[in-house]
Amino acid sequence: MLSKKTKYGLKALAYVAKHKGEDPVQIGAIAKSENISQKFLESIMLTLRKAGFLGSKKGKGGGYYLRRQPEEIKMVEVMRILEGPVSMVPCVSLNFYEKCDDCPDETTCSVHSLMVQLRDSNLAVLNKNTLADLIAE
Amino acid sequence: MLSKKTKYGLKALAYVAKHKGEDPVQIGAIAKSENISQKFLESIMLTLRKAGFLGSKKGKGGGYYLRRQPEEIKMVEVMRILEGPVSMVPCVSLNFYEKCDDCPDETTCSVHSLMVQLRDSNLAVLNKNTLADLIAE
DNA sequence: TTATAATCCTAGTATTCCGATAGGATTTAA
DNA sequence: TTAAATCCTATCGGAATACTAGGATTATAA
Repeated sequence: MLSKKTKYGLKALAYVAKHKGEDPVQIGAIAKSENISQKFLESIMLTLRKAGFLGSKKGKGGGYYLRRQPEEIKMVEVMRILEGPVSMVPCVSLNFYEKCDDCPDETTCSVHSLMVQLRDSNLAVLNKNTLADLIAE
Repeated sequence: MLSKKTKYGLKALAYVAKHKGEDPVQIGAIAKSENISQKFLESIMLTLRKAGFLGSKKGKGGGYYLRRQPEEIKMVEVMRILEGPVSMVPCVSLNFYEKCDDCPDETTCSVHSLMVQLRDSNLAVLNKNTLADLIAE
């Protein structure tokens, strides 16, 4: 399941992207428009800013704006920041590799190949889609 | 992340499939071979039996055996039983559909299309792979 | 300069889910 | 009748998730 954090984060990014070129958008406006708890959204926006997707302006009239072009923000980047690894098991993760604690040997693990296939098919989708695709429809 | 339940269940199915044609295999043997807590595995085997993948024989000399050919057990079936929906959000699930509580309208949801693509790419992999593929390598 | 409006930041909390365990009841082979 | 196996329900601790609280900081504008 997709976490609420990720879902809200994607919706918020889409909202900001839709208002590109205008004044910065406030958390309150996003929260209201997308039915998200404002306080929860605050922490998500902070994560997205620290990851470099968003910039912010403090004080009255402040808010958030995109720091990169929507076409250049791949979904795989956003998912890795918000949701974590693309892989379903750590031992096939490209960016978050870890040994599985129950597996003595990856080469003899019966689920390994299936997990690689799932990872790659998801990567294909997440590499192809950008923030621009999210707001296209 | 893949739950331990699913991972263990897949490994156990693979183990049983490898011993097809022999005497039924015991939970204890699987648990030992695959580094799984025996009591935890018990409940997983029960689930797999109730779902129709496995049959069991009680009492001394008992154990579990496959009720269907490995080539006919699609991974998508097993995943749906053990892990739940293939989709990452309920509103794009084919077998577990539910409305998302934060979405007034699916057609205007910015993440909807991405979720459909992820679902379909995963379905393709899970439909193609069977239990036979798990033990092939 | 002062009120207001916004982000920033840390900490805490309630709830849910996961992984595992406990303790037997039941069934069957030898 | 004994041992070995599955069957079944209940429970529990810990981790993660989804939020909440409460202010600190910063910038605008009257």
